[in-house]
Amino acid sequence: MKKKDIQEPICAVDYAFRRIGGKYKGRIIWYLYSKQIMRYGELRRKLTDITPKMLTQTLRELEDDQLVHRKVYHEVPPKVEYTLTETGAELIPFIDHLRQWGDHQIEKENRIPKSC
Amino acid sequence: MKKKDIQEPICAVDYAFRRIGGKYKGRIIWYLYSKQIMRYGELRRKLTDITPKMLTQTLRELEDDQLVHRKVYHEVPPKVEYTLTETGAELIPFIDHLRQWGDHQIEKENRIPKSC
DNA sequence: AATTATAGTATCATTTTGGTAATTAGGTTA
DNA sequence: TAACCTAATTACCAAAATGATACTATAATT
Repeated sequence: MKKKDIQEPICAVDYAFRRIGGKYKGRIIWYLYSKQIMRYGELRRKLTDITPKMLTQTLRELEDDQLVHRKVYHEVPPKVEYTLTETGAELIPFIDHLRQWGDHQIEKENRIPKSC
Repeated sequence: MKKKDIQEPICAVDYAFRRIGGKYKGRIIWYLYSKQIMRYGELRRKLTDITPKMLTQTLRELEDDQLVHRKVYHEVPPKVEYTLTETGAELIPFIDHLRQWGDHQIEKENRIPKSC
């Protein structure tokens, strides 16, 4: 994600979408909010459709963007805990809003919403 | 965007991000809300960083998802107007929320926010 | 007959995302 | 003491998405 770092965002909406617009970012932030602390493997089991490569990459982006904090325990086997930063937590109301809209739409389509 | 159509969304957050998570979708929806009606060329001039291919593709996705309505006038030169659907308009509060968060963050970084 | 205007396509290049196997290193087991 | 286990990643190659640029269509206008 070179360009994301280099290129100036066009406006606030563009800026916000760059920071949380990835395929998995919303869910990761939501899960971290629900559980407070999650280890790498826990996130991986939760995001059943993500590959380890993408999980690591996405977590790094969130960390670089200071939405997520990464705490490494220097143990073997490795232990790494992820938590939301204060800035990341500020996004919760809006993700929750989006989640409710999603549930509402899924119901409109006569399908059964699955909880996040 | 084949997989988007085929694969079941994991949960409401995933569902919502699939529907509005594209690189330009938020801004397009926001602009359509601000101006009510916009023609293709008007959108293209507003989204200075989009290519015609991506603009068409994104508008088609938004149309397929019933967030945007497309009205064709059979004239020469062509005239096509885009407007928000009711469902699309439901997303405005949340995009506005996101926009405010973005402005706030940009200010935190001591940069000048550009209006959308 | 060439020019203009608008909303796109077509084609090819680049970037991003995805899948799977390999790595690391200290502790436990055989 | 050597093979084995665990958890968090990296390495490598394939597929998909995005991007840049040129081209198209058509009626009215110059």
